[in-house]
Amino acid sequence: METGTISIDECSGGFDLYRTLESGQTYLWRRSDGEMYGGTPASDAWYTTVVSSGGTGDGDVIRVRTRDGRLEWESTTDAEALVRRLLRLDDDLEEIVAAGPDDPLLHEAYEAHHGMRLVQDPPFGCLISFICSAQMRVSRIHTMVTTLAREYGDAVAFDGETYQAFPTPDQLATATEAELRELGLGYRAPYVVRTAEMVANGEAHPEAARGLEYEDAREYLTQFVGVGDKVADCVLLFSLGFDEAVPLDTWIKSAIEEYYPDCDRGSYAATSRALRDSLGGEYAGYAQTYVFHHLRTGE
DNA sequence: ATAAGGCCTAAGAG
DNA sequence: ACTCTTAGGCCTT
Repeated sequence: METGTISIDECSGGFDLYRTLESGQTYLWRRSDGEMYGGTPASDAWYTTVVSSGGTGDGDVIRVRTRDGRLEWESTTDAEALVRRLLRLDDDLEEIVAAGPDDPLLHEAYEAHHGMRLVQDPPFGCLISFICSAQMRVSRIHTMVTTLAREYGDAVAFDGETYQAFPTPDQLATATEAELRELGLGYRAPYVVRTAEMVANGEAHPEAARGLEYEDAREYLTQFVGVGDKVADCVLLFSLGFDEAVPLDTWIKSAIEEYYPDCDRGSYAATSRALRDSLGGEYAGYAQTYVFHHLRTGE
């Protein structure tokens, strides 16, 4: 086992592990002391994920927790750089907040959820997670993703326990619609199967959107089955580094009605563009995530 | 390009 | 206990 610690003091703008991983951005981590989204974790609880080793062999297990102002990690590999990337610890959050617009709702959200960062999920797992997210509560999305990992992913041993990796495209493409309906995915079942097949057979890959202009990248992702504008924006924001992406979900739409009525331009693209400008452009997605979480939790 | 209707189902509200 | 509604939309027509 390899271990290490990262000083949270050195993370500009702070870092809150709980807020980052339980804010509905990622569904690829599990908490050691029970179900997520049901209250704050125990102070010594670990969050664990399994990432592809990038080649042959099993994936790497990574677990993290915060203790005494430091982020502790334990892993099957030297994971510091990976942890920094997945949790975006090198983002200058203070600068991002300062660069945002002088907006009362945004100030309130930044204040209430200090230290929440964007995540950077692996693209395929993120894509499937948000296909599952349609009309679904965060706790159920997490259950569905956990079930997919259990049924189709590799088991990886670490420190006397077994963890389930999220399935590869090839693995998930072996699933049938009937199986996934049986597992509770409902009408999303065929979407997941067909998208996994598209990635597995090389027809398209979410990673390929990375090099495109923002709106072209969103258009590219919508070719996957079960992916509309909103899900595409989530993948761009939470996985592919498009910090300007602003997913228009039900919470943000209600925020537009109440706080940004001028941004309602009819179509998704035009409204998204207007809200992106109102939220500061380059890091609009960061602002969106704070506003979304602020409204959803009512905190 | 935009507008309705249908869709799975667990879990909370009434 | 039982019904009704809702949940970070998408696909087809």
